[in-house]
Amino acid sequence: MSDAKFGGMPPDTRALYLSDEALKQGLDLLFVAARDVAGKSAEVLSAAGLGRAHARALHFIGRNPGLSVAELLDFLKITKQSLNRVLNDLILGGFVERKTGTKDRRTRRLQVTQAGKILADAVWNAQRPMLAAAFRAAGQDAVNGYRKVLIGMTGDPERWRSKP
Amino acid sequence: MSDAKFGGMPPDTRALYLSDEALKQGLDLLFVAARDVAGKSAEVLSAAGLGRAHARALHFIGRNPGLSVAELLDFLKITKQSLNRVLNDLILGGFVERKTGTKDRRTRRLQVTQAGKILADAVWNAQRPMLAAAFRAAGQDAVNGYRKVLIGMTGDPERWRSKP
DNA sequence: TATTTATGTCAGTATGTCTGACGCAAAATT
DNA sequence: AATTTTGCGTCAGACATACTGACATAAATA
Repeated sequence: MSDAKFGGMPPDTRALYLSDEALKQGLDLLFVAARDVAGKSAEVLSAAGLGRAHARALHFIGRNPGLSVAELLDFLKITKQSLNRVLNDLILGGFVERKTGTKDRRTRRLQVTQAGKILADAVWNAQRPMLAAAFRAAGQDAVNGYRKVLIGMTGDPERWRSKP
Repeated sequence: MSDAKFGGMPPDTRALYLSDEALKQGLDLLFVAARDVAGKSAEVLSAAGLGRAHARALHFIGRNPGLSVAELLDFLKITKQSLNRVLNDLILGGFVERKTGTKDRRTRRLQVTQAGKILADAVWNAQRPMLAAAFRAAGQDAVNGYRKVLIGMTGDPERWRSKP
């Protein structure tokens, strides 16, 4: 009865790569990688008097110029009150611009300024080596697998991109 | 000169899967997956009056029965003061036990209690489907790639396990 | 014996997040 | 045209998580 513990599970759950241990290790890896890559950004931003929350917002605004506040909120999954404190810091610091939308004038379109781009690039330069080295060492096929698994967890990344 | 922007980079950086865009998308995926999987744990634990910090500690103690405080600190990468608040909450709640080590009586060996195991299992049951579905849908090869990439970012996961 | 190590604690602070309530302008609906 | 809804900003207060710095204790180690 070596497979008793798989009784209530879908048939191929007994595959080793779907065992609880394998899944939990996959979670550990995810946690540690996210922790470490966020840590890299903190090092750079603390010099500018900003924190990780600012890093995430700045990064995503940089990646989606002209996105709306609602789109940013949807990506970050925080409340607008939380975001606004972060956003105001970034705007006061001159890193982000908030412009009234043209099509729908209720919306605010966000984009990084020149200074914001420089800061975001500095953050990215601190993070990139970690990603790049891992991607390069693992190779294209492994990276495809990485993407496939994470997309399975999160859904299509295109969903998060701004639709201007 | 279509490859001007690759001038200062290692030779195969021009490979599409090593482009800045690909790396940044890899980062986005990592962030969103970590955010979502942590969110699952929060749903369960808030009912017990605990938060995400407790979830991480409980999870890792459960995975490494008898680990020392130092080992847990090394995994979580927080200060002992931060950890102690969390740990005391878990101990007060009856979810974790802290026992003086036998070999080195300065250390405290941590382990989950029966109630702690039940709680940790409840958290895991909330998180597992996300991981399991993604792993299953992606297939073994993709999961191997996922692991390979993340291990490249973080180092060998065995490093985090307790050594009793 | 003197020192170092592993841990726990007290006090104060910073950061990031939350809920709830309110206001406003623009768009959408009736 | 009047009304409702939407997208956003803000004030106020609160909680969770984490930090620094200082100090205490017991056990191991030199």
